[in-house]
Amino acid sequence: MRPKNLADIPKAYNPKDAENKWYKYWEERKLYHSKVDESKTPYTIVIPPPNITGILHIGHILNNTLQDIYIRYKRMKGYNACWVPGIDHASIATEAKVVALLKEQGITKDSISREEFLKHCYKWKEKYGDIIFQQLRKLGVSCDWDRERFTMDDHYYKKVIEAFVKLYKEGLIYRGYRMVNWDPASKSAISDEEVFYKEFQGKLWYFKYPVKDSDEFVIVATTRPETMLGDTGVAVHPEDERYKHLIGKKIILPIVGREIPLFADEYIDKEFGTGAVKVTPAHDVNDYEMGLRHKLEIVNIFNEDATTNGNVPEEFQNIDRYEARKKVVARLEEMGFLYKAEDYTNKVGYSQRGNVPIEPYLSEQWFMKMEELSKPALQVVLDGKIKFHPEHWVKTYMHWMSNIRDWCISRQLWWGHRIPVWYHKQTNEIYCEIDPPADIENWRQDDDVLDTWASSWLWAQDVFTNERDQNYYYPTDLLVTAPDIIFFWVARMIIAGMHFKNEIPFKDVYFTSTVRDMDGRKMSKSLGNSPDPLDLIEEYGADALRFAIIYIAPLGQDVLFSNEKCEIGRNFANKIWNAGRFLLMNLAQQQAGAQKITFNSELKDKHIDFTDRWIMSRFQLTLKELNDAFDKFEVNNASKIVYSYVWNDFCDWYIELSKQRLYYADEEVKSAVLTRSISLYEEMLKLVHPFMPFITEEIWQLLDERKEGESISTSHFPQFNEKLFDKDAEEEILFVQDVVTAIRNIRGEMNLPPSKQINVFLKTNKITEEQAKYIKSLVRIAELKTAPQMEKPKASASAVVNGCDIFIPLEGLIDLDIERGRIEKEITRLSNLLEGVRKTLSNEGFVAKAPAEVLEREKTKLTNWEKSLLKLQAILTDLN
RNA sequence: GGGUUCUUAGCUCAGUUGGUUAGAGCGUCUGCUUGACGUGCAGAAGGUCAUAGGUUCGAAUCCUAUAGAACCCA
Repeated sequence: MRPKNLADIPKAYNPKDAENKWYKYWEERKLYHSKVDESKTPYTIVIPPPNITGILHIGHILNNTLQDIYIRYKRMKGYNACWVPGIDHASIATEAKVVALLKEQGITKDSISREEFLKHCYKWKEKYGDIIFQQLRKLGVSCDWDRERFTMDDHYYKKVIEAFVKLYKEGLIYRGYRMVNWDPASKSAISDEEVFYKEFQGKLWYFKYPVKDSDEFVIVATTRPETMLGDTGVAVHPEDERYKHLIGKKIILPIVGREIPLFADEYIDKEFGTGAVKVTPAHDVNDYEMGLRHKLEIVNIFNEDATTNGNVPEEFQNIDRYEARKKVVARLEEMGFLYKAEDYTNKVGYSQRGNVPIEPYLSEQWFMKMEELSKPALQVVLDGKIKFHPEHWVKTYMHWMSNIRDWCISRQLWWGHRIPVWYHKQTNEIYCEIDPPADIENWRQDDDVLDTWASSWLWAQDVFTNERDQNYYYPTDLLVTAPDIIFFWVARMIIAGMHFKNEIPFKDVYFTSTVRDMDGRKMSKSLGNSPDPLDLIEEYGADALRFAIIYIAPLGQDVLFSNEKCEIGRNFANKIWNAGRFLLMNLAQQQAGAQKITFNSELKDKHIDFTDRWIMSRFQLTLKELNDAFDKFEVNNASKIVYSYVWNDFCDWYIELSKQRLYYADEEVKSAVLTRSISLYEEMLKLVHPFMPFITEEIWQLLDERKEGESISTSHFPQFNEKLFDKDAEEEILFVQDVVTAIRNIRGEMNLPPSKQINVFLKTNKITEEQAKYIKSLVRIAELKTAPQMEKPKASASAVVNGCDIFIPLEGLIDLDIERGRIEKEITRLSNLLEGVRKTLSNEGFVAKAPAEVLEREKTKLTNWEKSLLKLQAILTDLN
């Protein structure tokens, strides 16, 4: 695996080769297969099962990267990490796709049997069911592929049916003739949660309804004129003076000619429209309720596909609801019953699946009683037994759970878990069991299937197919999901967990950001603003995509994504790559004439100076912050912690500092420094690994000869060691950094390219020889003179850092105006700061009440800044 | 109509229980073929923390109101 000549490592990281090679390596060796092992603590995640109709989109990338980060992190931490993948049969969505597919072949669903249709569905599943997982492999996900599940697997199917039977017997599932949200496209009921509302510029029509045996008219307002064909009453408010005298009279319904009552009901809003409301009990939820209260006739005027049926006058029969609307309005106008029409914005309920307006529709459906079921599920979240991240979702959850309504769980579809209820052909007796009745010929099974969510609500608890696994892995640890399915799925999984197992299904729920484009629009196929993640992986690499999306996704807020954002990840990968390349090139024959430095693990802890102690201290601090961030589910922050350590601490400073010794020290020190750097680098790679699995594996394998089957992904995550915190070293480096930055600043402002040789004088008594050595090497200067006392050389640029005067003699090079400008600017800055501190310290309240520590800090600032200011003023005087 | 969240640099966002000189990435400007990296290095500019009050010795942070934005539910 390891190339013979380490100097041949390419200048830029090539993701494609590494990704294919290492995914194959991991999968073939089943590195991520988890088995019950009582000596280890399990860490379990079940994947939110993607639909078999879906394709990979950017939301999947975010969601699965997060899960992979946690599973890889925990695995390296020594947990028995188990990530169960699986797919969802997606009843209504799949059925719609299959119906469409058959239609292309000239086959209608009605023309084939249920069994035949299901065969087509399974064919679909075989063909498309695995696509997302093939795509997710490209992302590097470390799922346990031996545990892949499907919501229609025998084991799982049976569990879904069992749950239904149990709830039925407990009286928590009932059948009822109710008004439901009807999707006329799929000709099925859907749940309240599957309805979304679209604003719609429509009209509010006013119709004159004649009062029987009178010359009077009652004017009613409606947004849905076609439903008047099913009107069976007109309602007014009992206190409405305009209509009081008409209550109890009959209305002759125009077009239809039906006599319908005019009655009073408190529900009516006197202010809306004319205060008189047409009532269509079969086609409006509120009207239905009123219909029940006033025993109105119920006239259903629609077929299942929302075309008009035989209950309307012949000329209006068998036309679409919108067609019917036009015809009704035209006819009423003709007949002189149209009073007026005004523009009106209303919200129309749409089916999330069919994307067509839903129809309130009366039908026989199965419902689940939710009130009692929801209570324990609400409690465990309020008690913090299940934690939401970010926490504010608890409020949304609480609100929904406290206002929960019964759940319509039957769907008039074939693809899914068929309701385990049989009706006796003669007696209509109901039989609800897991197994069909023995005398099956006398029974007829309910045709409907269950809402998909009434199967996936068992996902967390029933992906484990034997008791041993179940006991070991369940309850699971983490659920990562998009917040838009908090009700559909998360809440119901908790309900199921509490009801069937009396246990929480997971401990932590991480709600991901919603991915939007740069204009804040949701990614969608119809807008064409949704990039294909596979293209992104192709262009930038999987690690780059993973890292970028985590890096830009703020906790609890939407993330604005564009393709170019992947550059963050790609550049970071390249940085890591080149830091590794630098170290390996030193191991190899560097350049002509240069010496090869030997790796010697015995020297790893020898010749340690303050720069080494500093980076080790920084590493421990980073490790601590990283662990904390992961514990708090601040993944975005975690990525920034790692990024900053790698780039700023390790690459910008430590590697640059190490060059001094790698190039100029004696052989043994060189060897010690390189060995230690490689070891530090290797530990650093482990911190990066959960975010960027491929590149870290690739380099880790290059760093040393590895055994067959070894992988960074199964190596041990660094152990936090507080003893390596080193305050002194941190301070020493800070001084070096400040001085170096000040010198570079002067170089920059004075336009002195690195090629221009300069000397630097430091007036200080605090600097060590070692510090001076590194400063000299980092700013490439000819001579560095340090002394506690010295005269400022003539014509020099200056700066004051931490009580240390920096002089750079620039005879003939200095532009006095620029230098004066620099110093004056610094004086102004310090003066402003000083003014603030003086104000604070002269505030009696502050001095009396502020904590001693804060007070002390302010005093120190005062003395330090005063000293610096004096020095700068002297420098300025000297310049003038 | 109810609920949730947000408003900090040109853009996208950090900023932990109020207390270092309010930070990062991208973008901008200047310089750089420095023996890992131009997918890079060095330096710089840029913010009265939406507005108005209040609490406090002290507010980007807590409270109230106002304005604006987004999402969810009805």
